[in-house]
Amino acid sequence: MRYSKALIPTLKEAPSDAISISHILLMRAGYIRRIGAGIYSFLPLGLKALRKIEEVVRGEMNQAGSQELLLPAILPAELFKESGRWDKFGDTLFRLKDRKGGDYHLGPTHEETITDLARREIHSYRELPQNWYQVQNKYRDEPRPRGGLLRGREFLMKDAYSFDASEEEALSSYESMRLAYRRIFDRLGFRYRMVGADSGAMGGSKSAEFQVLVQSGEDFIAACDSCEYAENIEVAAAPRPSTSDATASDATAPDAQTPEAVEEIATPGRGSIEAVSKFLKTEPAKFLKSLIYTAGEELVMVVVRGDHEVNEIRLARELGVDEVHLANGKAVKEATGSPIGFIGPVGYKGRILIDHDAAALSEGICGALKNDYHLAHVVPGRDFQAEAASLRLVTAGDACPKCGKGLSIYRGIEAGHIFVLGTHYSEKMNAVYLDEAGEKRPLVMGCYGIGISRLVASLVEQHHDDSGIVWPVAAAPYPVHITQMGTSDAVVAAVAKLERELEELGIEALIDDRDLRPGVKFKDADLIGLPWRITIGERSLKEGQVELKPRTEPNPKAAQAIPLDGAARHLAELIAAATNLSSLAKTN
RNA sequence: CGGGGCGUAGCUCAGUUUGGUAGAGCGCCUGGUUUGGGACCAGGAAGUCGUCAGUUCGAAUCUGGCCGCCCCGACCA
Repeated sequence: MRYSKALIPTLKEAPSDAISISHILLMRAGYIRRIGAGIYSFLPLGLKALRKIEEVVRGEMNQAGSQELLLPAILPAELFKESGRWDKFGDTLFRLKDRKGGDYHLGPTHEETITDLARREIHSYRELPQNWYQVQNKYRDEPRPRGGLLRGREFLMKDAYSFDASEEEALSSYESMRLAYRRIFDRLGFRYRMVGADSGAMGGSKSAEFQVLVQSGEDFIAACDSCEYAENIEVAAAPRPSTSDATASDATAPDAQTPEAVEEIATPGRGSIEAVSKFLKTEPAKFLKSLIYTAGEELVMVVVRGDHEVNEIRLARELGVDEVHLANGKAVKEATGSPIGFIGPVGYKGRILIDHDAAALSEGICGALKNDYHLAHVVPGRDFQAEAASLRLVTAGDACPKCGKGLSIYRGIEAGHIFVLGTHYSEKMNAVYLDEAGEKRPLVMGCYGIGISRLVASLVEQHHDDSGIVWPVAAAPYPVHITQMGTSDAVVAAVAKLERELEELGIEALIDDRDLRPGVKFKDADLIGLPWRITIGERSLKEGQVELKPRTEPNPKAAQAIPLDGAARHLAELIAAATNLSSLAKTN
């Protein structure tokens, strides 16, 4: 591709509405343009990158035995009404009416559509298993689109669905998808973790998220650096405190073994753990932090250690409800007779849950249920009764549940998610097959998604430097960027020669033949981020040489002189080596 | 949906407080000088000031409605 003919509108300055690094760089390098909130056009380079990623995904899906099909993006309401999601999806669903007033919507995901296909076309156990996928735009009216391609209202997704005769076979389908996903993320050059996730809402029995690790990620992941354990912090269970932990946290307290009687302390105007701990010159870990949550109709008090945070997902599960919310000040006052900041479990009449770590404290400080007062020497079990459970968020340094080493907390972008769905949809939609005995059984389903357009942005989040994008080979729009220096006959001829030779090897190159100053062209090359740059100019061409610089080389001046003759073959070898490396990495 | 902010040239922004008829840098066009890391000189084109209504002799500027966008939160297969 000749740059002089290409649509690559690079920008010196980023549009002010772009905040995330991938959004800024994809805009500046001329890959995408915004059309509306969460809606983007892909310009030629952006589409190239998208297609590269798509092809990696497609290749691995095919390899894993999944068959590609294409479902519609616009869907009649009936199927979602059948599954109950017409209502459940709420405002997130883009709804429309046809000229006759019939209800339609844009597909946010395609479980219903595929289940409908399956119930029509699969009749016998002899036809199982099946695994179908598509690459299709999805539409969700997100409450808050953000980060450019990271969370759009229109986005490209690869979604696959498996159909099996039994739960065991479904697990084997799931396993083959898990391996395919690992290969996909490895080949694309991601730093990622496969993490256990909250699959409860989908009615699934097993699920894993593929989280791309970046600082800007929206999700928090508890992961072990010594073993493969990783879980979304939403579901990660904090380790049960051992006795040694309890004494360790009390190490600074003299005579902690013989707790005194409860003592009331005036703490005027100090309604936060921070304020009270400063006031009493003690640490937050010695507090029994009490919070009132609403869980459906019920109000419950939750007690965690002062330095811990409540894991609301685990709390909701413990209580058997979909979600919990912190009660507002009015409700707290009504329930406890005390303002927020001074509530505590001692003397509280309602239901109390306590986190294991808080319960393990030999004594603690908590609100007195009375404005401007706290209680000291409160002993869980002696001064109040509560149901103990694991209710706190895991923190860095907590013990890994698998190997016992310290956990780290990472931020991640959920780029892929695989589920065993079970019979949730097949039962609702009567998608059944006949087994060997002639009995009707619901299909056991799995679903497997990868956000393709999100992968583009995620890669940029992970692979960039101060000058621009640094594409891994597998996703780069072109592997080679040729910078033509000047327009002398010799240079023009050398560029044409290399172009021809690369073409013969099936290697596409972006050739910057624009009549611009070198600095401009180098800046654009860095911004665009193709893996290898070849500079062809009079200077080295006199010796029959061109200059080669990998984009990963941080020093802008560090280029390696290689002979023009054989340069194409040399590049071919570099590309092949890099491609093999990434595809061979960790394919367990 | 709650809180905050923004909307002026293709992009980044000034001008709004105190109303007087629109500016800069970058980009773009023309000519010239330049040419190995975002050159320089000269000239030029380009804006319904988001939109509608109101106040006023006069509105980018004041008032109200609407629309759009961004950020934080809530929410999120």
